[in-house]
Amino acid sequence: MRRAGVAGRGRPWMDGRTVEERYQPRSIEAKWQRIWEERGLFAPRPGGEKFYLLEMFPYPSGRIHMGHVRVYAIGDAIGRSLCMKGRRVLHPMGWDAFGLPAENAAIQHRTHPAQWTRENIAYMRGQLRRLGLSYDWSREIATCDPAYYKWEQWIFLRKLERGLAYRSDAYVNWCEHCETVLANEQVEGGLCWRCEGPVGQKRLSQWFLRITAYAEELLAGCDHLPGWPERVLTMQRNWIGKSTGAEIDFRLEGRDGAIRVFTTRQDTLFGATFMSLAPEHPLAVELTRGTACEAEVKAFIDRVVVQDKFRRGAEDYEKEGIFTGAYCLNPMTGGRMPIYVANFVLMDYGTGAVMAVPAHDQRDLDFARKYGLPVIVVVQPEGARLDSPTMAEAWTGPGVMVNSGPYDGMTSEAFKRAIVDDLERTGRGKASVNYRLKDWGVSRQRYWGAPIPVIHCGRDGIVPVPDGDLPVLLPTDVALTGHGVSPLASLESFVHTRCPKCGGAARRETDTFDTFMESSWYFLRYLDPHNDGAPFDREKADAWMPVDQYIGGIEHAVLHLLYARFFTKVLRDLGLLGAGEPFGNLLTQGMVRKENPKTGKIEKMSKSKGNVVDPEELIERYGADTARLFILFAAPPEKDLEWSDTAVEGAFRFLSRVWRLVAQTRDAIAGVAPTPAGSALTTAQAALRRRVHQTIKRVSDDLDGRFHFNTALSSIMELTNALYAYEDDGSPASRAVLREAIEALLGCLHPFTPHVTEELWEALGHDRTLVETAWPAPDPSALEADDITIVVQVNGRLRDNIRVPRDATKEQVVEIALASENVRRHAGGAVKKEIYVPGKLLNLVV
RNA sequence: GCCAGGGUGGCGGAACUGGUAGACGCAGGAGACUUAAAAUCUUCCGGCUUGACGAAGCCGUCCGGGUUCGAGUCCCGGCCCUGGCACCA
Repeated sequence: MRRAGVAGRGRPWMDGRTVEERYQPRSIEAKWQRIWEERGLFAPRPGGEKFYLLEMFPYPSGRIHMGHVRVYAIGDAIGRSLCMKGRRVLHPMGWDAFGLPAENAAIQHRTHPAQWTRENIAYMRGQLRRLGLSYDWSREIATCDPAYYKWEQWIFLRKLERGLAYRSDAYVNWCEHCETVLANEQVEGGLCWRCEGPVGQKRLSQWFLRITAYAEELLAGCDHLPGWPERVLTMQRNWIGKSTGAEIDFRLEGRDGAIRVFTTRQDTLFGATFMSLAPEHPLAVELTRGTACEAEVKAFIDRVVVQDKFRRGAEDYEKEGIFTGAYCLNPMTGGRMPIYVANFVLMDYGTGAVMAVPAHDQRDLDFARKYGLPVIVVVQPEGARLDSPTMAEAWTGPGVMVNSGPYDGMTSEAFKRAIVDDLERTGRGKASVNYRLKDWGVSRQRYWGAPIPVIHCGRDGIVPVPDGDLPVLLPTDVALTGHGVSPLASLESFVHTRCPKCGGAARRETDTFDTFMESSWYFLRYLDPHNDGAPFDREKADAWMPVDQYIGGIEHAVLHLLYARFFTKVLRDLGLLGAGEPFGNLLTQGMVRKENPKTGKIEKMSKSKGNVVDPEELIERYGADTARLFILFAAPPEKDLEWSDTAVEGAFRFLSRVWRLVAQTRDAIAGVAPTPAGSALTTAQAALRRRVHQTIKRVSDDLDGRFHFNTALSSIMELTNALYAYEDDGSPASRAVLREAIEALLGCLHPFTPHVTEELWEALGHDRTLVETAWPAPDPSALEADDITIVVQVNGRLRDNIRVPRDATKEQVVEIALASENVRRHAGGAVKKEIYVPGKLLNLVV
């Protein structure tokens, strides 16, 4: 038992009380978690406007980390405040359960990925419940559940029917020693993470989704997502990378055929002096077949192709190439252009062939100087003369055409259009649009993923698994060794099947889907999670979509968010829903970072880096409310947060302060109505009331779209400080002000620290939970004071603060300002100009 | 390398639209209460200079320039840090 101490002195409502209760979160939190759940408060409540609130679902890696606490505390603060504002909130949770770590853990710990995943889900679900998050658990899904991936397979088959899925060769990382495919993450500095052997590239036939068919719509959609952060839209636009230019054919010399290039600089065509091919370009091999160059070129290609992913793009990567011995012809000049294979030309972009214009492209210029190739200036910049033999820097800007036959003297901008007409007329090229975006390779040579539902038949080729046979179940009896191409390929019982068309013996596809497939439509499955006749019901989808607020890490700015947009558009075109965009508003939360013990650098917290902080200990020791308060108070959500262990204590201290405040005030305000508006108030009462309503307004604004929880919380702390400083005179007016203040404090704080506020709310005599109580409303008449402070500057430097009546005119403000001794001292008598920002600032220029 | 973002006290951060830089909190100092400690309460807390002790002045938001009556905020050029780069999710 403790004495209240000095806290009560001079404050009649605290006098002599013994405070028996100390803030002890453990029992309180369990109690309220139980009550919320028993009353089913987090299923969408009838009435009110719909609000679909969604945070990116977690990968069940084992235990939650601080990044999870952050994103789910953010979502919960938004969700609870919306509930209080009367919205019909849908707030589901599930598990992104397929993925590589389960397989690694299985190999390492001799467990099964399914078991490992199930155990992790069970554990993490418990952790999320202990955080007191407002989820509707009846909608929980796990993507490794056949009831989920059945519909993913179904969606894939619809794409296959529409030509949106196709097969093509692609390279994967290949460790010769382990004889296995490696993810990029499993390659460290070009070496295998297990055996540290060299990693090469292996060509495999794989499945692709034709996301490029939606490139234009995905790009255009970026202009109609006002609720997304501009920086995410910028990254998506750049990722799609639309460029307009021309396709031009360069005839081969001495044989049939041509090399097609895409260029945005068709205006420099007269200056194209050689051709660069990607090593993967089919002509690279074909042109040298049977020639003296064959062996050398093949060796070069083999070397580059095997290395490319890791070497290309590396800082010290030397640009190099090799001559094929063949030539093509410049369509305008007829000049002979030697054809090179160059390591910096990418097969994925454009046509895999680049017309090289050394005078107007730096890379081409470096290459030309290195291999002694001609440089011809065709665009002369204004006010300078480029000299082909000596120039060291390529000119990439606009100018006037030279060395371009009949087009000399034209501006390069005008010529860009003119040459396209010329090329089209003569059939040597045409206007063209190119995207940097590539089709999405979805085949993985992994076990722990959704099987790709196709069958390879010797007679009928690729045959889709009939809808009635879905799902293609992932077998459980597979041996994971970390060796071999696809784990499923070694499982005879899985591989051998019958062709659905001819009934003959056939083989199943043994690759599984990229796990981004699951996360591209899970937000739709939440709307109808138990449907076994369709992925989801259209009516339900139309009732809830789009997601009103999506929250997740900035690291997903491009891939996941773009894939989800793509899926939504495809499903819309399949007639499965009306919405064409999945997420109306997006909040990208910054990362929680910490020093990586291996590198000593401050990096994103991740298990693979070994720099995670386990929130469990924090919750054990201080409770979920403190953990949530701490992480929300530490920084605004979109900013990165560098972890420090020190400040948690302060968050707990604040909640204890609130606890004591209510415990000590409770009797004084018991049975009092919180309605001081009509009464005549003293200055101190009016000041507290003003503070209360300013706080409500501030917190409401910060929660509504701005999401600056840290400043919302700081204003709640200021209100708490004001309440501690307030001296109650025991009058009915004072008690009403006090009651109103305490209730507003608890209401404003509830979205952030729900358990402690519920407990205190109940202690004030309320039967209804705070979640079901209306959000406090600011009273505009209580917000303004009679006097305001004006900042007085002289020549932009602060010289004084003055108090003036709220409705003072500029002349009055200047008069009062000049009465200030300090202002007079600096201004002298010679004020040249008065700049007055009404209600804020006066700057006297002398 | 390419794309995107960030840099403010000892620390996390605040300053929302170009208008008082450092709210709120952490850490720290001093004091009250206590036999003592913890807890709690009061108070100080960017640097420098002056001070008749009320205060006043100068410098200060990564660095260098610029625009403006006024710049943490806008513009130009650097440096450093972080995320993503298509098989971690």
